[in-house]
Amino acid sequence: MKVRTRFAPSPTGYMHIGNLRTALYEYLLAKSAGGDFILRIEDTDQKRYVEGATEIIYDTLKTVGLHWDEGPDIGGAHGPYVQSERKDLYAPYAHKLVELGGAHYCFCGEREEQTDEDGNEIICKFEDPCKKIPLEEARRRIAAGEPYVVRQTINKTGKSKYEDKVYGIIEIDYDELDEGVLLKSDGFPTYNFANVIDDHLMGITHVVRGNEYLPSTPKYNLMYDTFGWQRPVYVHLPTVMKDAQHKLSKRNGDASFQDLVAKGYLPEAIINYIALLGWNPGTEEEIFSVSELEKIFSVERLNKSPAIFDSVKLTWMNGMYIRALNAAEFHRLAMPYYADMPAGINLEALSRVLQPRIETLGQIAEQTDFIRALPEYDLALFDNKKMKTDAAVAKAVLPEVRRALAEQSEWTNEALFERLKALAEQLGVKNGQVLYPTRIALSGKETTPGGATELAVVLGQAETLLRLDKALARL
RNA sequence: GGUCCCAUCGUCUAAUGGUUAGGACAUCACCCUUUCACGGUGGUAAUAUGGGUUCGAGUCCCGUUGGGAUCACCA
Repeated sequence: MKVRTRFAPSPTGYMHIGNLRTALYEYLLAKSAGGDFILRIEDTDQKRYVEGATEIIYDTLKTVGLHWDEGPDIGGAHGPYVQSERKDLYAPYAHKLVELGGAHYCFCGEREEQTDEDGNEIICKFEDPCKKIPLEEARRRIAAGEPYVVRQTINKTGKSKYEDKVYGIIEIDYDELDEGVLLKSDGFPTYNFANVIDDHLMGITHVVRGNEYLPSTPKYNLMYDTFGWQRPVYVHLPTVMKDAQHKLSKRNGDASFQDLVAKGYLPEAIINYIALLGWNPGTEEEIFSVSELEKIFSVERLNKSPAIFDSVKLTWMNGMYIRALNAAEFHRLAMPYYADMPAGINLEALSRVLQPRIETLGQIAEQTDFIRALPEYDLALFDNKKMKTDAAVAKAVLPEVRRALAEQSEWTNEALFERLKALAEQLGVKNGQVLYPTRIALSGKETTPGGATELAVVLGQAETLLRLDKALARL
């Protein structure tokens, strides 16, 4: 049988990392078996719907390369793929389930809590008095327009048992299971009902989801069994944590996929990193594209303990991806960050020095601040023991540097480096005693992306001479 | 609280019941060097805890501790 998985997010805002990882594993599970990956939007809770959230889901999946075979926008043989458009389809199944004895009508109302003759509190989900209402009477009340919900009926004796691909055999007493609402009074199904109906109707073979569903899965199995449907294969995933105590969540403003991209992380690096959060290939390699992952992914290597999202390692990995980019591609990605760069700056040269030095595109700003405006710097910056330089050396050497560079016609790193090396030899000083003061004069910073001659190339001849003059005026 | 789940370096993780417990990030040292990076070499660092089972336990069993999840007309 062809493997079919689905990603079924609810459109409630930004796409967070845990969600994306779930989508990735669902995609990889399907693709590694030559199966289909389906996208379904679960919007049965109209109160939580966020405008534009569906588009974010589409965009995110597309930019990381998780292409769905069926979905709201492209259709498919099992549509529609948005639950609100499937609304009318659920009620008949709910009524059918009542007939089969797997559910009952409940008229308790929103409050859910009532008191019996002895004054004891009755909570429907534990022991629903409505279960005792004869079916005929219930149907009469519904026909008369009385509001109702369909509530799952659970025989509270015995143990439920199922196998999860990650966690193994899970056993839970039926007594622990609540008789939850399946069909709400507004006619919409709850997640608990809709996911079962939709997964079955859409032919989903493997249900992949967060492990928070581990305890409620027996309730879904009860429904599959009552309907006489085959249960899917379950793959529950461990949680992605922010730290040892807290789950990564969008509520407390933890990084979403969009946030990371905005900070200058590459989608390829993000997806690579999260693929390894809870799964490993069994080898020591760790740089993988999505298409490589499709070939080597296996559920057996999924981990069951929670993993902490480590942005430090993500940053390292992003640096690996940045360095692996070809120069033209890096330059194209860096361009937006050069928007406020002054005229005359050699941007290609700037990209060349930046590429091996940054780990996120967002670091471009701090790396290039001295280009926009030469900082006010202390003359003590010219001091460097290892290079044997100080302000006095700078004062002696810089006029010669200025003269040499003013005459220079070929403005490339190689030519400038050779020229200044020759100058050092001619002056009888170490290379560093020429290069170090020059770099300080050009940047006003202790550390810079690239050396003196590389900065000169980036700044251009005119600006280079101007900055040397400024330094000389102060020395 | 009931129930379910989890537990190897700081972090992500590897290890047919038999390895000096391996790798990566981070960190430290050194090398390279035109500052800083990149790159290279090396170091520090882990089986939560107590009992079993076994010739032998990170691995199997039980307890303890710690952590997480769940108990909505949310998903």
